[in-house]
Amino acid sequence: MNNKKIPEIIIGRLPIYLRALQHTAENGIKTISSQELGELVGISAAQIRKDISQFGEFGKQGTGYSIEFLINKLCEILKVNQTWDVIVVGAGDLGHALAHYQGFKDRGFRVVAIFDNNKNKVGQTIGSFKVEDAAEMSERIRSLGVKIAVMTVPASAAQEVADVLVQAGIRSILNYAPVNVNVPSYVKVQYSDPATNLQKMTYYL
Amino acid sequence: MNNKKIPEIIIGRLPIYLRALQHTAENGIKTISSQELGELVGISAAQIRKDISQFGEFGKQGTGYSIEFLINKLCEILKVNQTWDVIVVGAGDLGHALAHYQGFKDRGFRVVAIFDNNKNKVGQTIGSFKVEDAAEMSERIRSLGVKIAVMTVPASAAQEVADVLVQAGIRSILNYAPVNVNVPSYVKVQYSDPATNLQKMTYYL
DNA sequence: TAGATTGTTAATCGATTAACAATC
DNA sequence: TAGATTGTTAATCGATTAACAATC
Repeated sequence: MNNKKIPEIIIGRLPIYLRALQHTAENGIKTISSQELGELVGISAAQIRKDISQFGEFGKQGTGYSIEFLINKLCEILKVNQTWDVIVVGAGDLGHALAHYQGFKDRGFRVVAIFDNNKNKVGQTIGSFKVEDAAEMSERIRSLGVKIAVMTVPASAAQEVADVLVQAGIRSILNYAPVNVNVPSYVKVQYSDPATNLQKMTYYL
Repeated sequence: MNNKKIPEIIIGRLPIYLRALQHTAENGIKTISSQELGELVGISAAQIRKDISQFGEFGKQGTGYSIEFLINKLCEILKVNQTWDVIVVGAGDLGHALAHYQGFKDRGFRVVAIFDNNKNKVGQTIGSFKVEDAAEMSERIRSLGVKIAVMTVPASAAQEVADVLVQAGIRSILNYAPVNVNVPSYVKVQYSDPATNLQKMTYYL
């Protein structure tokens, strides 16, 4: 592995590769070429080889990549060869759904708590969780040592909530609220507002 | 407006600008400079001016942009100055949440139906919807004339569902399933798998 | 060995930024 | 008018692709 800074655009493609590889591994296939992986994910073979080669020489000429080996390497690079605790903030429908979400398991994540500031929701049971009071969120984040949060709060609350999260030690935020939030540069935010995602496609209709 | 093809990366930023402008408009502010808008969305002023200028000369030197005028133009460009019907495929927790989602209203979208292939779910009531049988989905898409679908189905079903959607006339797919789907080039897909979104951030932890 | 495919270099392509004349 | 800010050009920066020697 070299030491130069890896562009964010490359890091963003690695989970896509990983997902396709894990899917392929389930079918008992052992090796894959950059060409084949490229067809699965819709990315050129050259780009896949270049992306992967940023982290080491993981392939074999004439053969391609060992799927199991590459999965392990990608998990290691992305730090998902461990399970990260995640909190959900906002116990609306979307918060409920994400707290229940079965797809986090086996991908490196586990929801450990869900918070809301609505006193009527606090104490309600959601699957195996009890909705906790947002007033206690900061303390809970610290004591649990959580670094990752999913925000499903109204736009009007998002910045305030983000400030509390960052202050309490959260370093990655998956934001479903329809608003940009300002956070320090050491905190990463991924935006996933459903309406914005749809609006990216209507231009082409 | 010129006629050359607008890069997809620019189209993808327009909904972000629009969202920030609509938010700003609610506070009664009338004009905004590229500098100010840039601070709201975390994008350079030069880039914002260049993006907007692809579509016309919407600003005024010395003053900036009329917020109301720019909102109208962006809505027109993105074709969200109308309401698009949307179907949801997959009546799991996430499908439920998106069918109920209040954030589509006023952003150009309206969910009109939700489908599932599980006979136990078909007929169940979700808010104002009854879950419909996926077997009838194709016919319903055609008769409703829907062009946009949200997929919240298991990875194993996603390709098959996408094929049916495309065949029935869907041209934009918001895909929450953790898998890439192959569709013709005239169909747009936005990927929004929660676990993949989180995995884009763990590298930095 | 012959065929296949990697890792990497150089070339190309595209996106972002800086700078400033035009002008409100 | 003076100050502010656009729209646009040219320069810079970064990402993608093509090509191929190395080698499994």
